[in-house]
Amino acid sequence: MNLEQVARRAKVSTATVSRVMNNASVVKNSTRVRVMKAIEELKYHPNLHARSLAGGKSRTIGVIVSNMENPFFFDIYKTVESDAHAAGFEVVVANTDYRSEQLVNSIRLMIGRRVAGLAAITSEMDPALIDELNDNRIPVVFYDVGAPRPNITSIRVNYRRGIEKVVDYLHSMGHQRLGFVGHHAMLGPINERMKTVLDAVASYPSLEVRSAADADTLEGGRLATRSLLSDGGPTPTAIVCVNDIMAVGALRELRERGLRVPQDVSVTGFDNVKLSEFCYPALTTVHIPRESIGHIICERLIRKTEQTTAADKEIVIDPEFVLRDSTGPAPR
Amino acid sequence: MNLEQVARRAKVSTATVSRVMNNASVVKNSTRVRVMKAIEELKYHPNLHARSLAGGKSRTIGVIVSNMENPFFFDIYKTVESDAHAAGFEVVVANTDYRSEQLVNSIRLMIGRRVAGLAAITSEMDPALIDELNDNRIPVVFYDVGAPRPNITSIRVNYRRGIEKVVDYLHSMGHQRLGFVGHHAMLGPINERMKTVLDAVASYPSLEVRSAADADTLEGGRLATRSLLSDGGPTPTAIVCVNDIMAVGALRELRERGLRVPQDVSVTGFDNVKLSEFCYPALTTVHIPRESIGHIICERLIRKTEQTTAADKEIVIDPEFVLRDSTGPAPR
DNA sequence: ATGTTAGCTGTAAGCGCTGTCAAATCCGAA
DNA sequence: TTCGGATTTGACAGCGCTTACAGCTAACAT
Repeated sequence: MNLEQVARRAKVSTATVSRVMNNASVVKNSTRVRVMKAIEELKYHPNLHARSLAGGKSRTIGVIVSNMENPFFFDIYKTVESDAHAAGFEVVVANTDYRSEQLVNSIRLMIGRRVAGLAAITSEMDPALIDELNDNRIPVVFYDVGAPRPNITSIRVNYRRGIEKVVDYLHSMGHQRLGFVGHHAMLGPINERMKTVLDAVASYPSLEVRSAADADTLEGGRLATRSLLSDGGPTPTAIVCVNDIMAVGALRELRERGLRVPQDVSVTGFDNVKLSEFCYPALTTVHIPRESIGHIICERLIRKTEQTTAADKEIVIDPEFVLRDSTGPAPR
Repeated sequence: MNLEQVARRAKVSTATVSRVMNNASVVKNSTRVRVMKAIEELKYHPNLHARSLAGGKSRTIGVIVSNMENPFFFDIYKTVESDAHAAGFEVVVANTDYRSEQLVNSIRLMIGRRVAGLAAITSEMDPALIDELNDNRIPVVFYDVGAPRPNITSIRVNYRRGIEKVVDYLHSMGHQRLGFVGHHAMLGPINERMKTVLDAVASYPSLEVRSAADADTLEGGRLATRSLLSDGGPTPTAIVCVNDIMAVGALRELRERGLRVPQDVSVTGFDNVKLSEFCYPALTTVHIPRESIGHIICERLIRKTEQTTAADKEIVIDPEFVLRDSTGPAPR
């Protein structure tokens, strides 16, 4: 089922059918109707591969995320998708599961698909890959990794500032022993986030911190918290989690051990995902404006696609502290 | 950057480069090495569109879901994705947000992409679309909608049985006034799920039920519960939710009204999503084996793609009741 | 020396669509 | 009736890749 069959049926040339499909240039109304009828009758669906091959462009943008299961990523994706649709673009996603080997595959896949733009919302990133991307002249937006370059926009959250707000608050409430729950992607090279926490803690000589990491899931948060609580040391009075999902996992572990939140232990999340208001107790967290991030991504990718305005830059977002019910004064 | 350039650089023909790329047929080792070197140096990435155009096949399977934000869908998707990757297939997803107009777009998109197989995990489905799909000879798996047909496998959960288990249990605990929280996709044509609840309730003359619906989100669950509790009627002693996510929303509304769960009101979910164990109190729910569903989907789609074994059928899954902490005896 | 095989590699015909350019058609004006 | 320009259409050359099929080279048998 292809253009030619439709053309034959409508007794026109393939060029005309193509024109009707893309309602480009002027087609006489009577022919248009005839062609549309043929399309309808034949239930014709243009082959998108052929289309982008011939047209040389794809009107598709690629989004790569570390873990779609975490609503943080999903929220960004969702915004990108709806903006993209509004602009007549399609979106294809890929998950890396924090595996850099998957990242490589995904990026190659996107290049192979000749996407019009690519957003990478991942914590891992290989500089060599960035070069490949650059060679392919495809506009890219990175979130949280890599520096801006020609054709690359970089969005980052001032994570340090966010963590500082959390630690300042906890300190002001009299907490001394903190626990940090991170996820596996943060192991290996001394991770930025972990380091940030260490730095923030270091500014208060009275504070000490222990940490544990596991998968970036509810269960992972629970397991990391468990190991934090059973490594022999004194129980922390506050647990700072790398994100809300893991914090909800922490909440459960604490509950099962009979520790009350926030009377016995305070817990903080990060991201201000919707779930953080719905769990019990509602999480004190740090708001990351995921929708704005999505909008910025789309704006940069699509604008750059349409007019080659290559004003690349770095966009830094300052996160906001959100006080809810999972934190309180240190016990005793 | 295309085959020809690589070929030129490696001083071979494009056919040979193609052979190397697909490591098909026998290429002399020395040539292979030369070609690979050229590919490497040129950072060549084959154009996937051209590839599938020329090859006539796509090794991509499409998945359409109603609401990726609900982990129920995500879990299925995730399983499909990993099985597909293991078999050397790619997966592209599309969200309908329960809008049938989006469903149409998504299906057309998938046909346009000439996917090798399509899974529709949606609650809405237009029979006319099914015909289109059928005409395109692409293997399809439906979840919860449509009947099996040539080339179409249908997976369905015995939702009725699940709801009966919930209602039986609630009745046995002395509940009389039930509330049902559904989502918007269920409005309009008297919905199967709603009807199921009504039927189950009808088998116990002493039971009565009121219902409310909102979006399929945490917030939607909260709002629907709110309207259930403020429509003037007596407060239900148990709230049956169409899924876990909405149940977690219900939990919040109840909490904010000072109603204790399960002492004052019992709440049940559906799906047994991971979150149902992590919320407080942990949800009594009905387990739907999402992973099995994902495996079945992939198995059917990919097997059918490879060998045209068209033994189509309907697969029915019997869900299991999971008792946790959000339900108890009716008050008083 | 010639014929045969086997092993590699090149040639070229599409895959289904777009976009350019030229041809055909149509319209009112002369 | 004829002509010029505007309006519609058709022919065709690619887009980058796969895949017969044909061609070439070496090695071996006759």
